Amino acid sequence: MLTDQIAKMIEEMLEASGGSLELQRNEMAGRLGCVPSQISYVITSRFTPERGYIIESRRGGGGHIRIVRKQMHRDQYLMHFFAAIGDSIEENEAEAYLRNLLGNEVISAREAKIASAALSGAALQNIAPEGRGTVRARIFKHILLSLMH
Amino acid sequence: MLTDQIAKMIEEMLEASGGSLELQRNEMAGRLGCVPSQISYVITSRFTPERGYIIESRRGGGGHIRIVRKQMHRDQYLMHFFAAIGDSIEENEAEAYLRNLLGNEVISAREAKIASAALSGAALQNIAPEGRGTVRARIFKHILLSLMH
DNA sequence: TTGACTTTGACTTTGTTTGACTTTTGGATT
DNA sequence: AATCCAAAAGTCAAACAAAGTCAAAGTCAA
Repeated sequence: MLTDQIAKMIEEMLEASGGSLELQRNEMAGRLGCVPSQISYVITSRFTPERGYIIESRRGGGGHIRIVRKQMHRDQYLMHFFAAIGDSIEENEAEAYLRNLLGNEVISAREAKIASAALSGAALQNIAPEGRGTVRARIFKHILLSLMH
Repeated sequence: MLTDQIAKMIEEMLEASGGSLELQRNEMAGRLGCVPSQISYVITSRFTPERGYIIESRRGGGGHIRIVRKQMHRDQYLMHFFAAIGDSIEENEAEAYLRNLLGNEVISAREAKIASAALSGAALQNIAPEGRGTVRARIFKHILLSLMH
Protein backbone atom coordinates (compact mmCIF):
# COMPACT_ATOMS: atom_id res chain seq x y z
CA MET A 1 0.00 0.00 0.00
CA LEU A 2 1.21 3.44 -0.97
CA THR A 3 0.45 4.90 2.42
CA ASP A 4 2.68 2.39 4.16
CA GLN A 5 5.54 3.00 1.77
CA ILE A 6 5.41 6.70 2.36
CA ALA A 7 5.08 6.30 6.10
CA LYS A 8 8.02 3.93 6.13
CA MET A 9 10.11 6.33 4.11
CA ILE A 10 9.35 9.14 6.50
CA GLU A 11 10.17 6.93 9.49
CA GLU A 12 13.51 6.07 7.96
CA MET A 13 14.30 9.68 7.29
CA LEU A 14 13.38 10.52 10.86
CA GLU A 15 15.62 7.74 12.06
CA ALA A 16 18.53 8.89 9.95
CA SER A 17 18.16 12.46 11.05
CA GLY A 18 17.68 11.83 14.74
CA GLY A 19 14.03 12.68 15.01
CA SER A 20 13.38 15.79 12.99
CA LEU A 21 13.17 16.52 9.30
CA GLU A 22 11.93 18.86 6.64
CA LEU A 23 10.52 17.55 3.40
CA GLN A 24 9.05 19.08 0.30
CA ARG A 25 5.72 17.69 -0.56
CA ASN A 26 5.82 18.08 -4.34
CA GLU A 27 9.36 16.88 -4.60
CA MET A 28 8.64 13.77 -2.54
CA ALA A 29 5.45 13.06 -4.44
CA GLY A 30 7.46 13.34 -7.64
CA ARG A 31 10.01 10.81 -6.44
CA LEU A 32 7.28 8.37 -5.48
CA GLY A 33 5.16 9.03 -8.51
CA CYS A 34 2.09 9.86 -6.51
CA VAL A 35 -0.14 12.85 -6.17
CA PRO A 36 1.07 15.44 -3.63
CA SER A 37 -2.01 15.33 -1.46
CA GLN A 38 -1.18 11.70 -0.76
CA ILE A 39 1.76 12.92 1.28
CA SER A 40 -0.56 15.19 3.22
CA TYR A 41 -2.86 12.28 3.83
CA VAL A 42 -0.13 10.09 5.24
CA ILE A 43 1.07 12.84 7.50
CA THR A 44 -2.33 13.70 8.89
CA SER A 45 -3.33 10.09 9.34
CA ARG A 46 -0.11 8.64 10.71
CA PHE A 47 2.07 11.38 12.14
CA THR A 48 -0.43 12.73 14.59
CA PRO A 49 0.16 14.34 17.99
CA GLU A 50 -1.44 11.27 19.57
CA ARG A 51 1.46 9.29 18.21
CA GLY A 52 3.97 11.84 19.37
CA TYR A 53 4.67 13.89 16.29
CA ILE A 54 4.54 17.60 15.77
CA ILE A 55 3.92 19.00 12.30
CA GLU A 56 4.68 22.45 10.99
CA SER A 57 4.68 23.74 7.45
CA ARG A 58 5.11 26.67 5.15
CA ARG A 59 3.55 27.27 1.76
CA GLY A 60 4.83 29.30 -1.13
CA GLY A 61 8.18 29.27 -2.84
CA GLY A 62 10.69 27.23 -0.87
CA GLY A 63 7.92 25.89 1.33
CA HIS A 64 8.25 22.68 3.30
CA ILE A 65 6.71 20.34 5.85
CA ARG A 66 8.55 19.76 9.09
CA ILE A 67 8.04 16.67 11.17
CA VAL A 68 9.41 16.27 14.67
CA ARG A 69 9.22 13.11 16.71
CA LYS A 70 9.03 13.63 20.40
CA GLN A 71 10.93 11.02 22.36
CA MET A 72 8.48 9.44 24.68
CA HIS A 73 10.71 7.11 26.58
CA ARG A 74 12.55 9.94 28.23
CA ASP A 75 9.33 11.52 29.34
CA GLN A 76 7.45 8.76 31.03
CA TYR A 77 5.96 11.12 33.51
CA LEU A 78 4.46 13.42 30.91
CA MET A 79 3.33 10.44 28.88
CA HIS A 80 1.40 9.20 31.81
CA PHE A 81 -0.62 12.39 31.84
CA PHE A 82 -0.90 12.40 28.10
CA ALA A 83 -2.61 9.03 28.25
CA ALA A 84 -4.74 9.99 31.23
CA ILE A 85 -6.27 13.03 29.57
CA GLY A 86 -8.32 11.15 27.02
CA ASP A 87 -10.62 12.89 24.59
CA SER A 88 -12.08 15.39 26.96
CA ILE A 89 -11.22 16.93 30.30
CA GLU A 90 -12.83 19.32 32.74
CA GLU A 91 -11.21 22.43 34.10
CA ASN A 92 -10.82 21.18 37.66
CA GLU A 93 -9.29 17.94 36.51
CA ALA A 94 -6.81 19.85 34.38
CA GLU A 95 -5.98 22.02 37.37
CA ALA A 96 -5.31 18.93 39.44
CA TYR A 97 -2.93 17.58 36.83
CA LEU A 98 -1.11 20.88 36.68
CA ARG A 99 -0.73 20.99 40.46
CA ASN A 100 0.69 17.53 40.28
CA LEU A 101 3.19 18.49 37.59
CA LEU A 102 4.14 21.58 39.53
CA GLY A 103 4.48 19.65 42.77
CA ASN A 104 6.86 17.24 41.12
CA GLU A 105 8.86 20.06 39.62
CA VAL A 106 8.15 18.97 36.09
CA ILE A 107 7.01 22.50 35.32
CA SER A 108 7.62 25.87 36.96
CA ALA A 109 5.03 28.04 38.65
CA ARG A 110 4.97 30.45 35.74
CA GLU A 111 4.59 27.62 33.28
CA ALA A 112 1.71 26.24 35.29
CA LYS A 113 0.10 29.65 35.26
CA ILE A 114 0.36 29.92 31.51
CA ALA A 115 -1.09 26.47 31.00
CA SER A 116 -3.81 27.13 33.50
CA ALA A 117 -4.74 30.34 31.74
CA ALA A 118 -4.93 28.57 28.40
CA LEU A 119 -7.09 25.79 29.80
CA SER A 120 -9.40 27.91 31.91
CA GLY A 121 -13.09 28.02 31.29
CA ALA A 122 -12.80 31.78 30.99
CA ALA A 123 -10.43 31.51 28.04
CA LEU A 124 -12.66 29.00 26.33
CA GLN A 125 -15.87 30.80 27.09
CA ASN A 126 -16.98 31.34 23.54
CA ILE A 127 -16.84 27.69 22.66
CA ALA A 128 -20.09 25.82 23.05
CA PRO A 129 -20.04 24.12 26.47
CA GLU A 130 -20.33 20.62 24.98
CA GLY A 131 -17.18 21.20 22.96
CA ARG A 132 -15.06 22.76 25.67
CA GLY A 133 -13.77 19.60 27.26
CA THR A 134 -12.61 18.28 23.93
CA VAL A 135 -10.82 21.45 22.98
CA ARG A 136 -9.27 21.61 26.44
CA ALA A 137 -8.00 18.06 26.07
CA ARG A 138 -6.38 18.83 22.74
CA ILE A 139 -4.74 21.97 24.05
CA PHE A 140 -3.45 20.15 27.12
CA LYS A 141 -1.99 17.36 25.03
CA HIS A 142 -0.24 19.81 22.77
CA ILE A 143 1.17 21.57 25.78
CA LEU A 144 2.50 18.31 27.18
CA LEU A 145 4.04 17.43 23.83
CA SER A 146 5.73 20.79 23.72
CA LEU A 147 7.36 19.99 27.05
CA MET A 148 8.77 16.66 25.96
CA HIS A 149 12.28 16.87 24.83
CA MET B 1 15.21 31.15 -0.38
CA LEU B 2 16.15 34.72 -1.18
CA THR B 3 13.83 36.17 1.40
CA ASP B 4 15.49 34.24 4.21
CA GLN B 5 18.96 35.28 3.13
CA ILE B 6 18.03 38.92 3.17
CA ALA B 7 16.25 38.66 6.49
CA LYS B 8 19.24 36.92 8.00
CA MET B 9 21.58 39.58 6.70
CA ILE B 10 19.47 42.35 8.19
CA GLU B 11 19.28 40.58 11.52
CA GLU B 12 23.03 40.22 11.63
CA MET B 13 23.47 43.86 10.88
CA LEU B 14 21.01 44.73 13.63
CA GLU B 15 22.89 42.51 16.02
CA ALA B 16 26.22 44.04 15.13
CA SER B 17 24.88 47.54 15.54
CA GLY B 18 22.97 47.00 18.74
CA GLY B 19 19.46 47.22 17.41
CA SER B 20 19.29 50.00 14.87
CA LEU B 21 20.56 50.45 11.35
CA GLU B 22 20.23 52.35 8.11
CA LEU B 23 20.53 50.62 4.78
CA GLN B 24 20.26 51.64 1.17
CA ARG B 25 17.82 49.60 -0.77
CA ASN B 26 19.38 49.80 -4.20
CA GLU B 27 22.87 49.29 -2.92
CA MET B 28 21.86 46.21 -0.93
CA ALA B 29 19.88 44.80 -3.83
CA GLY B 30 22.93 45.29 -5.98
CA ARG B 31 25.14 43.39 -3.59
CA LEU B 32 22.69 40.50 -3.48
CA GLY B 33 21.91 40.56 -7.16
CA CYS B 34 18.20 40.94 -6.68
CA VAL B 35 15.60 43.46 -7.62
CA PRO B 36 15.24 46.33 -5.13
CA SER B 37 11.60 45.73 -4.35
CA GLN B 38 12.63 42.37 -2.95
CA ILE B 39 14.25 44.23 -0.08
CA SER B 40 11.00 46.09 0.51
CA TYR B 41 9.14 42.82 0.48
CA VAL B 42 11.35 41.30 3.12
CA ILE B 43 11.06 44.34 5.32
CA THR B 44 7.30 44.58 5.14
CA SER B 45 6.77 40.88 5.59
CA ARG B 46 9.33 40.16 8.30
CA PHE B 47 10.25 43.34 10.12
CA THR B 48 6.77 44.28 11.15
CA PRO B 49 5.62 46.13 14.27
CA GLU B 50 4.12 42.84 15.51
CA ARG B 51 7.61 41.51 15.60
CA GLY B 52 8.88 44.56 17.37
CA TYR B 53 10.48 46.63 14.65
CA ILE B 54 9.99 50.21 13.61
CA ILE B 55 10.65 51.21 10.03
CA GLU B 56 11.36 54.68 8.71
CA SER B 57 12.66 55.74 5.34
CA ARG B 58 13.57 58.59 3.07
CA ARG B 59 13.49 58.68 -0.68
CA GLY B 60 15.51 60.76 -3.05
CA GLY B 61 19.23 61.29 -3.30
CA GLY B 62 21.04 59.78 -0.33
CA GLY B 63 17.82 58.14 0.82
CA HIS B 64 17.76 55.16 3.14
CA ILE B 65 15.65 52.72 5.13
CA ARG B 66 16.05 52.71 8.86
CA ILE B 67 15.18 49.69 10.97
CA VAL B 68 14.97 49.85 14.73
CA ARG B 69 14.27 47.05 17.16
CA LYS B 70 11.87 48.30 19.77
CA GLN B 71 12.80 47.94 23.42
CA MET B 72 10.05 48.01 26.00
CA HIS B 73 9.80 46.77 29.48
CA ARG B 74 8.04 43.73 30.81
CA ASP B 75 4.59 44.92 31.69
CA GLN B 76 4.59 47.47 28.91
CA TYR B 77 5.09 44.60 26.51
CA LEU B 78 2.36 42.55 28.01
CA MET B 79 -0.06 45.46 28.01
CA HIS B 80 0.94 46.42 24.52
CA PHE B 81 0.24 42.98 23.15
CA PHE B 82 -2.90 42.63 25.15
CA ALA B 83 -4.21 45.71 23.45
CA ALA B 84 -2.89 44.70 20.05
CA ILE B 85 -4.54 41.31 19.94
CA GLY B 86 -8.09 42.45 19.45
CA ASP B 87 -10.98 40.04 19.07
CA SER B 88 -9.29 37.59 16.79
CA ILE B 89 -5.79 36.60 15.87
CA GLU B 90 -4.21 34.22 13.38
CA GLU B 91 -1.61 31.65 14.28
CA ASN B 92 1.07 33.51 12.31
CA GLU B 93 0.57 36.71 14.17
CA ALA B 94 0.49 34.96 17.52
CA GLU B 95 3.80 33.29 16.69
CA ALA B 96 5.28 36.65 15.82
CA TYR B 97 4.19 38.08 19.16
CA LEU B 98 5.64 35.13 21.02
CA ARG B 99 8.96 35.41 19.24
CA ASN B 100 8.99 39.04 20.18
CA LEU B 101 8.29 38.27 23.85
CA LEU B 102 10.93 35.58 23.83
CA GLY B 103 13.46 37.76 22.07
CA ASN B 104 13.04 40.39 24.71
CA GLU B 105 13.25 37.92 27.52
CA VAL B 106 9.78 38.59 28.79
CA ILE B 107 9.15 34.86 28.62
CA SER B 108 11.43 31.84 28.51
CA ALA B 109 11.82 29.42 25.63
CA ARG B 110 9.81 26.77 27.43
CA GLU B 111 7.08 29.24 28.23
CA ALA B 112 6.96 30.30 24.60
CA LYS B 113 6.66 26.67 23.58
CA ILE B 114 3.79 26.08 25.94
CA ALA B 115 1.96 29.14 24.73
CA SER B 116 2.67 28.27 21.13
CA ALA B 117 1.32 24.78 21.61
CA ALA B 118 -1.84 26.12 23.21
CA LEU B 119 -2.39 28.62 20.40
CA SER B 120 -1.50 26.35 17.50
CA GLY B 121 -3.94 25.52 14.78
CA ALA B 122 -3.31 21.88 15.53
CA ALA B 123 -4.50 22.24 19.11
CA LEU B 124 -7.60 24.14 18.03
CA GLN B 125 -8.34 21.87 15.12
CA ASN B 126 -11.74 20.75 16.27
CA ILE B 127 -13.09 24.25 16.51
CA ALA B 128 -14.81 25.51 13.38
CA PRO B 129 -12.27 27.53 11.37
CA GLU B 130 -14.31 30.74 11.60
CA GLY B 131 -14.22 30.58 15.36
CA ARG B 132 -10.59 29.70 15.80
CA GLY B 133 -9.18 33.19 15.65
CA THR B 134 -11.53 34.36 18.33
CA VAL B 135 -10.77 31.50 20.66
CA ARG B 136 -7.07 31.95 20.06
CA ALA B 137 -7.32 35.63 20.93
CA ARG B 138 -9.09 34.83 24.19
CA ILE B 139 -6.55 32.22 25.16
CA PHE B 140 -3.67 34.49 24.32
CA LYS B 141 -5.10 37.32 26.38
CA HIS B 142 -5.59 35.04 29.34
CA ILE B 143 -2.02 33.86 29.05
CA LEU B 144 -0.75 37.43 28.98
CA LEU B 145 -2.88 38.28 31.98
CA SER B 146 -1.47 35.33 33.86
CA LEU B 147 2.01 36.73 33.29
CA MET B 148 1.26 40.22 34.51
CA HIS B 149 2.25 41.22 38.00
C1' DT C 1 -22.86 -4.59 1.75
C1' DT C 2 -21.37 -1.60 4.83
C1' DG C 3 -17.93 1.12 6.77
C1' DA C 4 -13.24 2.41 7.43
C1' DC C 5 -9.32 3.46 5.05
C1' DT C 6 -6.95 5.01 0.53
C1' DT C 7 -6.24 7.30 -3.73
C1' DT C 8 -6.90 10.95 -6.89
C1' DG C 9 -7.50 15.43 -8.68
C1' DA C 10 -9.63 19.96 -8.87
C1' DC C 11 -9.55 24.01 -6.50
C1' DT C 12 -7.87 27.33 -2.67
C1' DT C 13 -4.66 29.79 0.10
C1' DT C 14 -0.26 31.40 1.27
C1' DG C 15 4.25 33.05 0.23
C1' DT C 16 7.92 34.69 -3.21
C1' DT C 17 9.95 36.98 -7.17
C1' DT C 18 10.01 40.28 -10.73
C1' DG C 19 9.38 44.45 -13.14
C1' DA C 20 6.89 48.51 -14.60
C1' DC C 21 5.45 52.61 -12.92
C1' DT C 22 4.96 56.47 -9.17
C1' DT C 23 6.46 59.57 -5.61
C1' DT C 24 9.73 62.07 -2.91
C1' DT C 25 13.84 64.54 -2.22
C1' DG C 26 18.23 67.05 -2.44
C1' DG C 27 21.09 69.41 -5.39
C1' DA C 28 22.14 71.86 -9.90
C1' DT C 29 20.83 75.23 -13.10
C1' DT C 30 18.80 78.74 -14.44
C1' DA D 1 13.87 81.72 -5.82
C1' DA D 2 11.87 78.73 -9.07
C1' DT D 3 12.69 74.94 -12.03
C1' DC D 4 14.59 70.80 -13.42
C1' DC D 5 16.88 66.48 -12.84
C1' DA D 6 18.61 62.32 -11.17
C1' DA D 7 18.66 59.32 -7.43
C1' DA D 8 16.55 57.26 -4.28
C1' DA D 9 12.41 54.57 -2.06
C1' DG D 10 7.26 53.14 -2.59
C1' DT D 11 3.44 50.63 -4.82
C1' DC D 12 1.16 47.22 -7.13
C1' DA D 13 -0.12 43.55 -9.89
C1' DA D 14 1.26 39.52 -12.49
C1' DA D 15 3.63 35.18 -12.61
C1' DC D 16 5.27 31.51 -10.13
C1' DA D 17 5.92 28.10 -6.38
C1' DA D 18 4.68 25.78 -2.74
C1' DA D 19 1.28 23.46 0.69
C1' DG D 20 -3.85 22.84 2.27
C1' DT D 21 -8.66 21.29 1.57
C1' DC D 22 -12.25 18.57 0.26
C1' DA D 23 -15.18 15.56 -1.99
C1' DA D 24 -15.66 11.78 -5.15
C1' DA D 25 -14.29 7.35 -6.30
C1' DG D 26 -11.93 3.09 -5.23
C1' DT D 27 -10.57 -0.96 -2.19
C1' DC D 28 -10.90 -4.33 1.13
C1' DA D 29 -12.00 -6.85 5.21
C1' DA D 30 -15.61 -8.05 8.50
